[in-house]
Amino acid sequence: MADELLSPTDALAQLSFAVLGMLERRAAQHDLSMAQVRLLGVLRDRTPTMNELARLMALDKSSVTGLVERAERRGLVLRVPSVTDRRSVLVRLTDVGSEMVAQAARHFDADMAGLLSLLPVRDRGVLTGLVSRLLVAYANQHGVNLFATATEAAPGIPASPR
Amino acid sequence: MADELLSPTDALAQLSFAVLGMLERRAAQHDLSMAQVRLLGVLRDRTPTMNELARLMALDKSSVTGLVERAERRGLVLRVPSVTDRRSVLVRLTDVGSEMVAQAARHFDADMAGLLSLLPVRDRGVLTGLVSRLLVAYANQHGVNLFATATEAAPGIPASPR
DNA sequence: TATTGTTATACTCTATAACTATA
DNA sequence: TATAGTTATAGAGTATAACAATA
Repeated sequence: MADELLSPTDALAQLSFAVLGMLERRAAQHDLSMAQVRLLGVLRDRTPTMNELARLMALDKSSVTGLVERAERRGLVLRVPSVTDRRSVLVRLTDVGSEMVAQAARHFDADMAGLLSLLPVRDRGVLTGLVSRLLVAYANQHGVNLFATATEAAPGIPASPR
Repeated sequence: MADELLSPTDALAQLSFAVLGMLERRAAQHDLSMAQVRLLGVLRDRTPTMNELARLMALDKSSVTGLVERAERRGLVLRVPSVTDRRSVLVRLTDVGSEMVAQAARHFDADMAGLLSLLPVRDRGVLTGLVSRLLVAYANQHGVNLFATATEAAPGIPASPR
């Protein structure tokens, strides 16, 4: 019974690298960067202005201009002029973009199920339950609301300063 | 008892974003990018050649040239000509780089402890124990050995294709 | 005047391809 | 010939600062 266990820090860090590595590989299969995945994820259930998008993704608005521009060039999103404020532009998924993010989400979901299947059945719910409670407590502490979907997350990630 | 729980996928994904977000913020405090943190982490207990470094970080050797060049310019690493093969160059941490990665690791360790402290004491060990076992199983399945230290990890991350 | 979005510019990070020096 | 490393080049992603259009 070689009970070699990792330190709490290593356990959490390495799990996180493994999980996001899987997400990144799924994204790469669709020729998407993590930044593009985040963009599409945020747009899954919103049609924000460029400004709101920048806030949601915790990026500068000039960064979002480029991100949306590249996604638009690929036919994944559309810019729609706002009718209520002629300065504003709404961004929304195209059907193609919508299908791509849905498909990537299904694949990633299978990845996570496969990962959890490495644990005995009785432990899987325990793990995800504890993680859920941890995240709820974290969200409460930070006045942040949890995101409905996985690929949408990442507002937690400050998008690499310098 | 509002037992709102996340789906397994969301729980794992959001935990991962939160954890790596914390690591990224700590790195930013030292004016380090995640790529630089990975570099310093790998060099914590090695003095590889440029070629070995590229393999360890799963990057092209030309990418490593730039990464090391910027780190060297900041005094964090040193290039040392190999004495056994005049084509090769060894890369090692300077004292400054060594101290920086140690300090960042201590801070990140505190972050993880703080995160876990949101759970009842009795649950903390359960969570990290389950994660450890999950990672051990994952590593066995992939013929990968686990990394000794958190900041070293990331070979799992394919370093953004495209 | 203030806000929205874009543009100009600069830097990091990554890759591919071509090159030099050494083996 | 083969390998180690660098350079040239290109593109994504990020930021700051300055700008035009609109509010």
